[in-house]
Amino acid sequence: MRCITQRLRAIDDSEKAARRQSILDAAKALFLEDTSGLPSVISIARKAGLAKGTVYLYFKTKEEIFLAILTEDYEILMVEVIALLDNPSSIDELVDSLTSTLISFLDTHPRFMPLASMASPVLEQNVDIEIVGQFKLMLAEKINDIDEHFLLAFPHFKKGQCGSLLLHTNALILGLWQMQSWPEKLKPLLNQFPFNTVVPDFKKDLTLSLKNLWKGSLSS
Amino acid sequence: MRCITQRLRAIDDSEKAARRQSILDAAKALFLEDTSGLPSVISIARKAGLAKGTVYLYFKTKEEIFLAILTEDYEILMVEVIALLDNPSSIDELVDSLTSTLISFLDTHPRFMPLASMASPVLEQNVDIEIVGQFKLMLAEKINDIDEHFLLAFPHFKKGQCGSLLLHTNALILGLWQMQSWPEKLKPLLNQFPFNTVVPDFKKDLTLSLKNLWKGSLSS
Amino acid sequence: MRCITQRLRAIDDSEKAARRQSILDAAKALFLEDTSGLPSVISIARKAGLAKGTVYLYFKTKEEIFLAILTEDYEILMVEVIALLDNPSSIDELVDSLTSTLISFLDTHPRFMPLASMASPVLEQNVDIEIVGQFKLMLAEKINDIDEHFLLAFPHFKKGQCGSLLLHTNALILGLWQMQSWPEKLKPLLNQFPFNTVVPDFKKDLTLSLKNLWKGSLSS
Amino acid sequence: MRCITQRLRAIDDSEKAARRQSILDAAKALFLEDTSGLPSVISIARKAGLAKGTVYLYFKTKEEIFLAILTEDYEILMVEVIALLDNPSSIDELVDSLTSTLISFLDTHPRFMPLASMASPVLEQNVDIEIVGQFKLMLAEKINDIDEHFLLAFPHFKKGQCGSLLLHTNALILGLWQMQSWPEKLKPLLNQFPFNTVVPDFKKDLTLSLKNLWKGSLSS
DNA sequence: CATGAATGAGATTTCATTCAT
DNA sequence: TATGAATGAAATCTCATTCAT
Repeated sequence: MRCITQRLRAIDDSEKAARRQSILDAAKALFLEDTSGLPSVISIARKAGLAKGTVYLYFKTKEEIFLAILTEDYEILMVEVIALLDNPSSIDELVDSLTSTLISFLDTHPRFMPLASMASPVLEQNVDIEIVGQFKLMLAEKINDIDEHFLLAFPHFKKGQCGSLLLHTNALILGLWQMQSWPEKLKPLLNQFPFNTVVPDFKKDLTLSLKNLWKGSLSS
Repeated sequence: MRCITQRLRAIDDSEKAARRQSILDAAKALFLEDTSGLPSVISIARKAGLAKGTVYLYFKTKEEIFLAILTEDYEILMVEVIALLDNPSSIDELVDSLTSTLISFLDTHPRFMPLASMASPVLEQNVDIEIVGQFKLMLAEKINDIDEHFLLAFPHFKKGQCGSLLLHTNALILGLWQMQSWPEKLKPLLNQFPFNTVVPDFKKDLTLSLKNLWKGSLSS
Repeated sequence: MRCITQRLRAIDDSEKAARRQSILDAAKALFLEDTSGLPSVISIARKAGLAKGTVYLYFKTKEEIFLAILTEDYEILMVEVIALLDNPSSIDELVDSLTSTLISFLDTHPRFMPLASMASPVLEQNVDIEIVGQFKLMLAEKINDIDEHFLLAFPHFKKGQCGSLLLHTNALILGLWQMQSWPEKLKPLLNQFPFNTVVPDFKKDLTLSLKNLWKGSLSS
Repeated sequence: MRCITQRLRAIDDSEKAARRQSILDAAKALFLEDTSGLPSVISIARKAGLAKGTVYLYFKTKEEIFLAILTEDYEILMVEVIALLDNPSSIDELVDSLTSTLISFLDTHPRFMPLASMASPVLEQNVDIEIVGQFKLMLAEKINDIDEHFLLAFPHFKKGQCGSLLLHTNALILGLWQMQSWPEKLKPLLNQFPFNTVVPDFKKDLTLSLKNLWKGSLSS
């Protein structure tokens, strides 16, 4: 009398991948509702329609889930950056398009910055060393990729120069975002002296800083 | 007839401050032993020779303790930076001394970077909004102070320019540190391709970036 | 420059008694606000304008405070009962006046029943054995007194008969009150079947039961 | 192949009930060791061979555990009372058998009176209002049941008369017990004047009072 | 005597993780 | 594989009581 409706177990790899993905999706949705901390495993499991224990069949720890999400996000972002280099024009235009790509990515992925700023103090602290290694390796390879693409488009630059700029770009984003992230309840204070001078306007500052960073390095 | 030993009760404000400090000291010591996460309240209490309840007389949450430590650290750092401006010379020398001051501060305060990178994703999430406000206000005021001192030493710059540079400096430090912080166990990987190109050498990179940042902005 | 206003320390016995009484008064007031449990010592101290430690100079435990209050209440009640016997009439009238005295006492001392029902399970468990002894002795003596007064007014009864009735009266009050004490939030349930039959109407039941108890015993 | 040993996990409802019961049993045992107060949750957990957290899976508060025990006890008692009515004889015999049933119940359940006297001042104060409601409802229903059984056996009485007597019986037990419960250490005092007259001898008094109560009401 | 800082036991709560079924 | 009961560490809170000043 068992219904055919839904397979209760993921037998083959594609089913497993689908289940893994449903966990990631649930985690994303919940994190988006409140980025002030990681949601609980039980809430993720329920959102995904699974039991708590099942989540642990796919991820060793809760942080591993979110490191996977962060991995996804970085991969998406990197792909978009590589795409910029396929139709190369001038350095100036590249910097502009890089900046606007970045900003629109942050707009469409509001979870990215809160998550990225958790990477080092939270996520990597509770994930198996090999997984952390894979994450770091992924980042390094993508940056390498982009560096190579960049060299194809602008052959007169040094190998590694673009990669280094990407690193600094990432650092700037992380740092600036953390400095300007104010809890909602604290926002009123922002209008008082002396905060207006001293808290960065994230997007404006980012735009300016990236221009300085890239043009300063590449125009010489 | 004054006792040299530690008083058993903190009666007046200075004694209370001293006891508060002893909690901070215990917390610092424990965090230094393992910066991968915050130590437990009970371990802090024991290290300070106090009962668990006593710790909660002085701090509402564990995170409040560490935000206080971070506040201390930022204040120390800012004082050192202000001191640089008392004997002004050239901008170039200032940037050099700023960089070396910063790097030696990080060397003598190994807890600073791990703690600072927890500020936004961890500490501020579990501290009363007013305390977070005080922390942010303190930072803003210090930056303002430095900006004013800077203007006295170099009157031809714009008000706020130095403050903005400090913000970006802080952002760079935070971002670069988070990107280069590798768990001890992962260090072997660092020597493999392609990480050598792609993981920043913190101090070298910081030195270069700060030079670019400050000189690019101030020399024009 | 010290003002004469209020003596800070209770030097002689009358001052001590006054301070003790101010603690009792504060405790009464607070208990009246919420009879669902004993108020905290700190709240009593604040209400009395004293420091927490001072309360412990006058009472060894919190429960001792409330046993003292209960003692006061029983003494007041017993005095009222004795007064009834000063103008003796018939047994019937005595029972009636006893009942109405009792009910008006409960009306004017709304703390009495909640407190009396704590005596055995709460108060006596955390008070020095001697103090508990004094409390029990006081009750026994008062009952004895009343018994003697009763014998003067109605000489044809047996010694101890009235005392025994008082005991049963007290037992009935305690038991009936505990059975009919419903938390405010539960009151709606009272109107549903089958509670209406089964939860006693305190005053009506008490009146009837006392009549039965006393007249049954004394009219034979 | 069924294991005889206790299962490690309570999967189905009967196993959950068994685990719940094991917590109740542990709590009973500990309370019996010292009825002057409720044992700590951790001690109950350890006695039951469970983790503290597990206890909280089954009961929301410590008081809920003991209200459940009291519920059990009342149910047992009520069943025994109903059984008396299955072989009805005369009212006189009923009252005698009721009394002896009651007294032997108190002898075999020494925790009952201390616990029952905590119901209103302690247990009901820290248990969810719905649970308290269930407890009260159970009592009311059992009393109703008994009343109906009584009517079958003795049809010439009024509906509710027996229920009312049960209420008063319960009140008498509660009240008398609380008045005669003397801490062990205070027992020596009992032999001194004037306590001997004035402290009820629980069993004797109860027997007499019940006779009066029931016969007075039912014989008319 | 008076004070209130310090203590420490204990109740809850939360929740990541484990593991018997 | 999937489940969810069980675990147990830790945070927080409350609060009666003690005791140095």
